[in-house]
Amino acid sequence: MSKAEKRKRVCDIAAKLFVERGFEKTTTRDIASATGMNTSAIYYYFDDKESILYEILVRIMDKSLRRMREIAESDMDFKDKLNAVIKLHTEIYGIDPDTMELIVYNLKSLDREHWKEIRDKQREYTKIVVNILDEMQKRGKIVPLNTTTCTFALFGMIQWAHRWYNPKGKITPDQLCDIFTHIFTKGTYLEQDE
Amino acid sequence: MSKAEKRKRVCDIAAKLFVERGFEKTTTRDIASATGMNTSAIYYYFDDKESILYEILVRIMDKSLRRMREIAESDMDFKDKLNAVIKLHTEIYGIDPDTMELIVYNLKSLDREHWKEIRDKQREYTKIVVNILDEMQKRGKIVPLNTTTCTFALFGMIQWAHRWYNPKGKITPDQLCDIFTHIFTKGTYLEQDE
Amino acid sequence: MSKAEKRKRVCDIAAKLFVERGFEKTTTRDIASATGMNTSAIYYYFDDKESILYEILVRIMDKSLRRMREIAESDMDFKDKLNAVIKLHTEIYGIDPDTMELIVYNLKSLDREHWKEIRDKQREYTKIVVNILDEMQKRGKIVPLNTTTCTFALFGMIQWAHRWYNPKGKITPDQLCDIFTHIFTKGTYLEQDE
Amino acid sequence: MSKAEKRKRVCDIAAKLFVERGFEKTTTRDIASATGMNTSAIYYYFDDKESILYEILVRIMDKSLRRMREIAESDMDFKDKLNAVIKLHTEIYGIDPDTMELIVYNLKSLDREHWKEIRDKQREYTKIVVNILDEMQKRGKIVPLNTTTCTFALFGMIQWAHRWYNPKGKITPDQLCDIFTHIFTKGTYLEQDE
DNA sequence: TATGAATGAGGGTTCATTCAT
DNA sequence: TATGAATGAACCCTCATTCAT
Repeated sequence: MSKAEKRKRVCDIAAKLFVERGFEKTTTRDIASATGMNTSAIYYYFDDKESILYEILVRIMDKSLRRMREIAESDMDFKDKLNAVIKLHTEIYGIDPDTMELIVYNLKSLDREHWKEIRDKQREYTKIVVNILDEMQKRGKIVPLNTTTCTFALFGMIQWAHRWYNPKGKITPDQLCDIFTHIFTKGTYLEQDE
Repeated sequence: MSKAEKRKRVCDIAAKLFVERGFEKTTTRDIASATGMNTSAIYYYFDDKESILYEILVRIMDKSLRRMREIAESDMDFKDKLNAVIKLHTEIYGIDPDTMELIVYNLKSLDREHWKEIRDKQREYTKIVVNILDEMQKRGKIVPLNTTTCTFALFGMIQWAHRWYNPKGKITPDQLCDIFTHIFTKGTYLEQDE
Repeated sequence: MSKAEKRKRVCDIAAKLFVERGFEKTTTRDIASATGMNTSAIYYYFDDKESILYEILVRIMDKSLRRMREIAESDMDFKDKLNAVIKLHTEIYGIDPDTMELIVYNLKSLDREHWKEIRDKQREYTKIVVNILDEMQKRGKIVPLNTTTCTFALFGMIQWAHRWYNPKGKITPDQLCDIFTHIFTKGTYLEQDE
Repeated sequence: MSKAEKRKRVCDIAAKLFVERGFEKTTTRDIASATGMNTSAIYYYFDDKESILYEILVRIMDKSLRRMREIAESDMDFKDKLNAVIKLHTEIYGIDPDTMELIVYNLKSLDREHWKEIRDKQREYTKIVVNILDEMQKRGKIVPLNTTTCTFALFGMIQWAHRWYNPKGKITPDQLCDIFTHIFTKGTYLEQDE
């Protein structure tokens, strides 16, 4: 197994532990024993415990960003782009509880520099969505509300699912996505005339 | 200062620290020195560090529940109740970052029993909103989407603000509340006819 | 309740706790709460925790000594005195496990000075028995073995009962005493002729 | 030095401290500094402080049991076996004060499970002697007293020596053993005819 | 006579990390 | 590339004791 593969493996296993217990309560021994490695071996692959978390978060953000950029750069029309954005965010941050746990609850355990890097990636991720809403607003497709606020409202609505949504329950992931789309685009009121 | 007042004071100061660093990274010495007490004096007022967190969370949930119950039991019509719910949740969990940090990020640091107690209060809080939406649905006021999902969507949308919203920025708390209300009730799309 | 009575009461209750958990593991709070007193109130009656133990041990030794002196000063013949000694030691140190626990297992928790006082009382207690054996030896009643050794052998034999003897078992206290007497005086062998 | 040897060394040094001050008053820092180790290094070799005590007591009991079994399984006649028992117990528990201190005064500091294990070994040790006395009794060699009581009487008589006997005094270990043997088998009285 | 409040010293233990091999 | 051994700093918590009232 190459060094890169081994790092990946450690990250995957550590991620599980961080989700279960949180970064602070997960010890390097925990990680080592879960990977079957010697505790010191961890330090051959990583500088320290924090850098494992950092690598996990970089992977998450890089993947999120890549897929978000794909949407932005596609030739879909804006409505489809927005639908795709909702679908993507639901898939990555709403349905999979681990990803959200990792990126949200452990962020403050990062070193200053690492924290900034991740934050910048998150900002870029957000900006792409804001831009889409801006374009739609310019075209008169959506209400003239502050688009950054709308974007965060959308993200919040979706990603909170990681705490309550059960993929094996009566609402399928697709239905969940539809509900979010409905609420965000059309709201819940029936009588719009009032 | 009475014993109860002293406990309250310790809770307030500890809460600030828990928000800044998280429960796990806050030491009893931190709390003691921030309150100007001797470390062991903390143990005169509390059983252990966890019970400080517990008391903080109980206060938060009791206050949230009390205010939510007031709304439910008021003689407002349902639309006003929903507006009041959004206003309340925005005020407690959206605008004040500390409250949300405390209740969401530190929950798993509670003892099993304490955790259950807090979770039950959260469930009751949620149920009140679900009930309001159920009534509205029964009266044909809102779309026939799963009301529990709608409630969590609403909560998520609002409370995520604790991570991005700056009360001193260009959007006032009232405007923020209005935006959430608009999105949740009417959505962001302009052309509903399409 | 007079101060002396209160002290006595604290001693009695503390003694129970010292037996159960040992002096070191018994806290002043334990003692206070078992007596229904405030922890600081203990310090009105005693200088410190150690002085409670000291008072308990003084009471034990004074009672032991008084009764041992009564035997020595009585007008019984020596065989009867020896029998009385065995009976007394069995009663105080063999059958009642608490007394032995207190005096043997906690002795090293005493302050230097207190320890010496108690040790001196124990020496006097022992000396009385050695004297009786010396007299018997002089009169040709017992074998010419070192009488101090015999005394300690007797004490050890008897007092070890505190760890294994159950007064509610099939051997009555009187029978226990008889067995000790038999072994110490006549031994266990049947064929003395060999 | 191997890990096993290091453990042994820590046990030996800790044993001395436990004898001097008792288990409760001996700190892990005491043990560390007496061994020249860092306090946390102790925890590389042992789970906790209690497990050091446990290992010490296991060593004592295993050695005692092994030697006692050798006697039981030898082809000596019963009188010689009894003599050997007295000699063994005197050597291990009478003359060496440390062994007795450790096994008797610190037993209640063990965890429940560990305590049971040690107690079981002690019971087996005792049972071997009881069996020997039973056999002798069956053969009409000793008086028809309860053999368990006789065994404990013998043990108590011998092991109490750890508190008063000085091997450098005027009574040699061999003489001590002879006195115990004499008392236990023939008693101290000269006129058996009375 | 009694207590509520507080404290200082220390206790067992943990843990990220290092380093010689 | 990997590990056994070790460490230093800290952590949570306890406890005998004090003291103003």
